[in-house]
Amino acid sequence: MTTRTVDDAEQRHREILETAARLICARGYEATSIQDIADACGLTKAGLYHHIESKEHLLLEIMNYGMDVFEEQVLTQVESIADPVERLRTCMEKNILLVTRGWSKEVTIILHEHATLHGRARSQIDARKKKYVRFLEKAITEAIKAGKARPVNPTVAAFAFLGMVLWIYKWYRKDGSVADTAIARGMADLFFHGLLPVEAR
Amino acid sequence: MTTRTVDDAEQRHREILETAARLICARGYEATSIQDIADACGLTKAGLYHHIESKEHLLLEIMNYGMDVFEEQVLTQVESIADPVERLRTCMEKNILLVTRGWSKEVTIILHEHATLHGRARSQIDARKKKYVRFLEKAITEAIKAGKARPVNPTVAAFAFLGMVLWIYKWYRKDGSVADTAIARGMADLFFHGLLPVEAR
DNA sequence: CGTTGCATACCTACCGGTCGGTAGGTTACA
DNA sequence: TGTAACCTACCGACCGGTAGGTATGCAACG
Repeated sequence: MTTRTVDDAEQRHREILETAARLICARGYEATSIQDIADACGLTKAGLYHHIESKEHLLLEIMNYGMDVFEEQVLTQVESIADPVERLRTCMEKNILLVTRGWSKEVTIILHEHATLHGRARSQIDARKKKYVRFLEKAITEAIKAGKARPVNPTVAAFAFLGMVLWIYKWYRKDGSVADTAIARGMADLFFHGLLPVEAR
Repeated sequence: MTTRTVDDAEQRHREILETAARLICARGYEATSIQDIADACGLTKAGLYHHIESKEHLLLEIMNYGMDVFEEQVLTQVESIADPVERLRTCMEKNILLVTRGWSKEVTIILHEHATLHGRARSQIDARKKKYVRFLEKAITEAIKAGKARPVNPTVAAFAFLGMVLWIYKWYRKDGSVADTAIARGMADLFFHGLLPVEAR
């Protein structure tokens, strides 16, 4: 059946993306050669080029795949939560675990290689990222309007949220002293309540 | 005079570091060739190698220089502040401006190329970074003990601080909608007071 | 049922160019 | 006369990418 072979081809393609993502995540995009990726896939360089268009387009595919995973695991899981504060809290938790668990090396690549793509490919990924920023800004604005948040600048608050959450990829180690669930709880606590006690206001 | 020529040599060396840092900051370490750097310095490749030991050692020198700048502009400026909360607040402000003003491309390179160095060079830079984390943890612990901060996990709070501050290099643009002074004020406000109003506790 | 036709998935062999790095010479100045 | 600061010319390895060939398997046709 035609569908069967198409599915096979798609799965093979995803396997290649995941293998490439593993290497690129570990060594960086520029430091990973097409030869390295081909070897890891059990292919020759020319064989790999049967499946990909170019090195840069491969990176674009990896990033789009990563954004798919992120949207599926985080955004769509929380956007239906009615209370904006609860929406932000759950979003932060899910996003932190997406980073720390390392299920998707593609996500880490999106975080690290933020200026590697050029031209249309770059714009496309940037647009998908911007959607997330807008989502956060909207939730924060909504919370402020409902009197559930202080009147802060939503853009600054959104990037504070993102900084706390996404910087984690640079320092978190599975065998570190703080468990990722504790990080998720602690970060959310800090984001919502701040460092200072109530009486210090 | 010997001192004079030594000074000249040192200044030339720093010029080369700064030129290299400009390129590496813009294109990334792996994507910047020794040839590119030599051209930008008005030298041939071999001429450049008269001044540097190797490409990786050049990166190490750039990062050490960046850490010098950071310590001079931020750490030593605030470590004498008696009140731990005020120390943290001033530190955050100075660090944010160090990133946004872009005076030192070396600092941005330290932030981005966090896993590019290997071996001893990597350990050396990591140790200097760790000193900053310890400084923040100590200030937070001090604030907690003085009853000036809630009893949060100091490590998590330190990395929340760092995430908010250092992630900025990925998104801030001079011609953006938010001024860097507003970012500094807003981030500090959020870090200390949180998103929620007092009555929501 | 056998043959033909054609696409997919891979291969070998190679392209021009660039990589980081160096040997060994020249120039200018103290 | 020595030395720092450069140069030309070159090294072997590797870069991303491709031209052109081959093995395999399936589908249509006689």
